[in-house]
Amino acid sequence: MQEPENPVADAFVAHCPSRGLLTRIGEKWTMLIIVALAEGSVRFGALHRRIEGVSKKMLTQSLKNLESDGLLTRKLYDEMPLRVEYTLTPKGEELVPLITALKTWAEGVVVERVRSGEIKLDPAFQEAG
Amino acid sequence: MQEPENPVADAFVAHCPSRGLLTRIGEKWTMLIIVALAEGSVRFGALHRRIEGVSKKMLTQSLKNLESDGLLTRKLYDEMPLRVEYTLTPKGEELVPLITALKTWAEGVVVERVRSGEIKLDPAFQEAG
DNA sequence: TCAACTAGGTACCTTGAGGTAACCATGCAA
DNA sequence: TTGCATGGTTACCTCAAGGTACCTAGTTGA
Repeated sequence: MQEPENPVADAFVAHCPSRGLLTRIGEKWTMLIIVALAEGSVRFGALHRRIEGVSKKMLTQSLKNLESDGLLTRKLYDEMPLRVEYTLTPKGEELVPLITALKTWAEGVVVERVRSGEIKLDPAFQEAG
Repeated sequence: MQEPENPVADAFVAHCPSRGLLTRIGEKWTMLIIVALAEGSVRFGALHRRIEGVSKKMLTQSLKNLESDGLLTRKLYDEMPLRVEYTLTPKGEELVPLITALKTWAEGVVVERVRSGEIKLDPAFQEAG
């Protein structure tokens, strides 16, 4: 509890840029985008369909942010109709196992709680189980 | 990209409760609180001092949320002055390695970028490096 | 008597994250 | 020529996350 874990960067310190990265990861759509890109390049439309509930605006904005953080790259193909593909950078790929683990953990907690009767899933979900 | 990773819970689906857990983890102070509690019980005041920049209100609120999610417990000791200790539950402890890894990753990225000259740290930080 | 420590509660306010909906340019097909 | 698909942009609006400031209540010390 007393010493910084890292001599030059420490997220416990208010102005440390690492806090910005953690904040970015915590933004509403970031984790899902990264998991969706885990296995390779994905087109905008495919992302939009995969991540249920995200608006085009927020998807665009989130992708831009991740690009400016150096976690993914955007490639525009000069075709018609337009084709745009998003791909994780090596830095972004480092995140995949970490975020996948979080997502798996969260889903595991839900599964446990459903099994124990603590919570119930949506009717739409029941049929899947 | 096509099949849900889990038969009954999938964060890609809008109404899946696992999304709520991911959202909770992403909230501004959650990750830091969990890392701060990684090594055992911590008092409110110590948390407040450790997590630079958090207000008492937000710390209280975040702790309440994590308690209602079953990730930590609050224990009030009937002493004067008041003593309250927060402790991770087993479920909360499961998160420690995952979130620690994210924090370490974020700090590592910052360290790399400082070394490469891509970014500069605050003067207050320079002396620590 | 006044201040400070303990751990909050609460009222008030601002900011911005995020949502909705419309629009754009292009090409294809009915 | 109306509609759909591509991948966005833009204006507008709302809600809640999060901040500030002040309150409690008991104890201790100057």
